[in-house]
Amino acid sequence: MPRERNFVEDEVLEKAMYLFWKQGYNATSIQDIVEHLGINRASLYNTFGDKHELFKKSFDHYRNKNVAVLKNFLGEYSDVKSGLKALFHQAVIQSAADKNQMGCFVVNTATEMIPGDEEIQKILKNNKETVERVFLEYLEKGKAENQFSEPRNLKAYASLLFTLYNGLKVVSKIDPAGEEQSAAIDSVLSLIRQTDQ
Amino acid sequence: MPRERNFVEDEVLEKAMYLFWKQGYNATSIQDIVEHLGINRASLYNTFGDKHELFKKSFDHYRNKNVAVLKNFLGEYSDVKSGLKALFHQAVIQSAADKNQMGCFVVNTATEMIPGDEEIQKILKNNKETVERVFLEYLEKGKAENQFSEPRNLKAYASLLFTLYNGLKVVSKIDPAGEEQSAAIDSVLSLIRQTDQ
DNA sequence: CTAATTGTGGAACGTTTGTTCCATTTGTCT
DNA sequence: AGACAAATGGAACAAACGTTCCACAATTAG
Repeated sequence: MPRERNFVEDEVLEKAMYLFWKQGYNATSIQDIVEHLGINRASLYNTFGDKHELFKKSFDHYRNKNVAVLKNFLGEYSDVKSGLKALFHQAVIQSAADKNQMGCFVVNTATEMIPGDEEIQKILKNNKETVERVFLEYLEKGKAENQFSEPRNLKAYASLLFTLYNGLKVVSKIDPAGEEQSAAIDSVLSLIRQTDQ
Repeated sequence: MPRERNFVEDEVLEKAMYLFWKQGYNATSIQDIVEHLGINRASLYNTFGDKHELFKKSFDHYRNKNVAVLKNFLGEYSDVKSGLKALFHQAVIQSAADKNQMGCFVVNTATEMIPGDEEIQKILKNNKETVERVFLEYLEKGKAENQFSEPRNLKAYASLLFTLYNGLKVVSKIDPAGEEQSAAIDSVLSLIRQTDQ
């Protein structure tokens, strides 16, 4: 009965996400979005609601995708220390290669939208807990397999990894080269070790 | 000869800084500034130039102040590990007490203004180098006094401290309570130690 | 073919944006 | 007192903002 849509919802979401990621919420105008997405103004509002709702949807899109990628990535490394090392070094390499210096959408959103947007803050807090839980469960698995004896406080260490990741994504915007970052990561990972006594 | 000013330049800069810090560059309008600063529109433009120049000036104001505070703070602790511990724990306590969840002006600015504002990026890079140098010189002093033997790569460790600080300021916005943050800091500082062999 | 329904194009809305302008006020110097 | 200079108050500007509206196009069911 109805006329068919001229666009694919996920594609539009992906492109909107890219704009918000690169420019931030406030610096991205509806005009920007309409131009870069090739979607009509009215269709945009019909399908996704207003600007804030579109942002939320594209943010969720990114977040869900990334958590899945993270789990898959770590899942391929049975050795915890190797897995984390690969993860963080890849993040550094990725940042250095990112010519647009977009950083991390989650980090950018946290600093821009808090304070003021409690809805987004809830999503961000939820994301923090999710990622930290992924780290924690990964660490617990390694510990159970006697891969390491230190650190003891796995929850705190998972939190440290999350904090470190956020820091990396800020610093990589300021200075994409980041030559000392790899050494910095290694020293944090050196805390994962077998105490032979 | 001329009429006297109705405001004190530094006070206005301080208030503008507060607004930009709390809300970010794009979300802060000239209207906002005029209302909260009690300064006239024309006077604002006469004294500080346009919005971007005002931002730069208030950002520099913050940055210079903070570097001085940092140096003074560390200067009061002859023991490097104690000094860094006090510094980072104070940052955590401060973040938890910050009801406005404003985070760090430098971090907020980095994620909002990069990419797109090369002028600000230069200032941010300069700030990074300055702060890392403060950390490095502080570490070198401790090392020279044989306060510790590890870590060996002081430059990388100074970089890690800077990255950690940035991460803390992001995470504290998402979750101001941050109960694991203290333990996370302690584990990073545990890398500063005397290897007895 | 007709009716019904949804997407589309683009004009239009009222606000808010950053910035400028000018008449007026306030002060200092001769 | 008079002349000059700078700061002030507030109106005014064009441009950009997010959002809404409506006539029209496209598609399917009866």
